[in-house]
Amino acid sequence: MLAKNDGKEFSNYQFPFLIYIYGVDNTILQGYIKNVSERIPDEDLPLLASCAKYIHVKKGEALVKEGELCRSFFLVEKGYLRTWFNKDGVEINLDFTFEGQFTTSRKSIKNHTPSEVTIEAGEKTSVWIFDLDSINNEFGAHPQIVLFIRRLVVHILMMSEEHSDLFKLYTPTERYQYIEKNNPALLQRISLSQIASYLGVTRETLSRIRAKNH
Amino acid sequence: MLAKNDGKEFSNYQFPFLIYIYGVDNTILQGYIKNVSERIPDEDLPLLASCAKYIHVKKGEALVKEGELCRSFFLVEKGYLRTWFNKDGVEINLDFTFEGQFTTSRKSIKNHTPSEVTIEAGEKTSVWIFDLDSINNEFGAHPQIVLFIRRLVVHILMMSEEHSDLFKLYTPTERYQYIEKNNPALLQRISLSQIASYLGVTRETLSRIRAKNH
DNA sequence: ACCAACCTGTGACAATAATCACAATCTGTT
DNA sequence: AACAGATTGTGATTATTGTCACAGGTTGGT
Repeated sequence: MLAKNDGKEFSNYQFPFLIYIYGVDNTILQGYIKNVSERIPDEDLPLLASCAKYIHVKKGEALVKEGELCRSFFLVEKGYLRTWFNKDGVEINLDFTFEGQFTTSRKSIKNHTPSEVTIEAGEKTSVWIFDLDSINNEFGAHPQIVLFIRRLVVHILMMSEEHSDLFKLYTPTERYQYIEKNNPALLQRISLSQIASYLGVTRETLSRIRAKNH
Repeated sequence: MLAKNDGKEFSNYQFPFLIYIYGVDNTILQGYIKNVSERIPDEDLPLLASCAKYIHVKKGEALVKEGELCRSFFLVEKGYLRTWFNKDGVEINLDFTFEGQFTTSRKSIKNHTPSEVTIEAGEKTSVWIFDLDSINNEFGAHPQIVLFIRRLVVHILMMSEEHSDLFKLYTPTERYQYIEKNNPALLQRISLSQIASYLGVTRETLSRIRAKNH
């Protein structure tokens, strides 16, 4: 049975490290859902919010592991998630997901293939999980939910394009300046070493870029 | 009025260089549409195919220009389309779209903003155009079409992710080898100079990568 | 066949980034 | 306050890529 987020039911969700929160403020969640698309009618928001399960994840614990199938979308309520790829034993950061943002293992969820990436908590993190299988079981008949999931996929893919363009069009220094301007919170919350691979440079190079930028 | 592709009607589509073809073989088009998603029912294919207008584009002519709004999806029947970004006066190739593949200006069509990219024919090219405004006017009531367009957006975005990953994870040499293995047709049909910016290197560097690879 | 325009290969050199090594600084705990 | 462990800054050196210049080859049109 799926938690209804009304404080009256438990979830039997499989992760071993879940901590269930009662009476969480749902209006914030509904606002985050609304951000996915202006075109979601306000009257659908309570139903969509009820699809999500709220969990706590400790720093370093994974929501998706490399090689495992991913069937969920994750919405960060507090803290942040770090998505990384294992290249020859080295972790390459592909994404940081902060409060109010959605993420998932895009290829895994689309193609039903093992995830190539790991998604883990970068600090103590609270997450809303939209699990496709649970939703299908419980809410399969609701067209609003099916439509929301489609919009969510497009939303997440468009967001990730933004970061991709950085690599195709800009030099490492220009990438840093772009983040400085458009996502300064990232620079404040993530360590230089972690940001380096996210920008496609070594930590030494990023340190020097930062030094030249005053 | 929209051409019905049955050879009985003309389109008044606005591009000045259109050549209308009558009695084009629709089964190939339907096959391309089916490639977007296995889940499209076969009985919907004739309707979806009827949304498309068939045009010819001469080499170098643009279907989407930087600064213009893009409201269409393009499916290449023959030839290829080249999508490029103007960086400080230099053309950076972002995408090559070959027979059976779809493309569009993703950000423009999603956000209703001027296109940042230009999409033009790399050689004499035949294209099926799915124009959103025409489709809305003529077929707005058909839920199969609305669903197809959503699937098409996801399909195109997922394809473009493939190319983005090249930049985030691999060196220029590794990118070349990836293309060699996974898209050898591209290397045969596109000139070295054009491929260079697509791989994020200068033409001299790509020439040397190719030389070392035998 | 000829020519002009374009494309490709390659050398010399400059600029940029990676690698290695280590010092300095920061952080959290006791 | 003192310490250990992690993070960051920086110099020296190497490797990679870009820039500039030009030679040779290819292509398409008359």
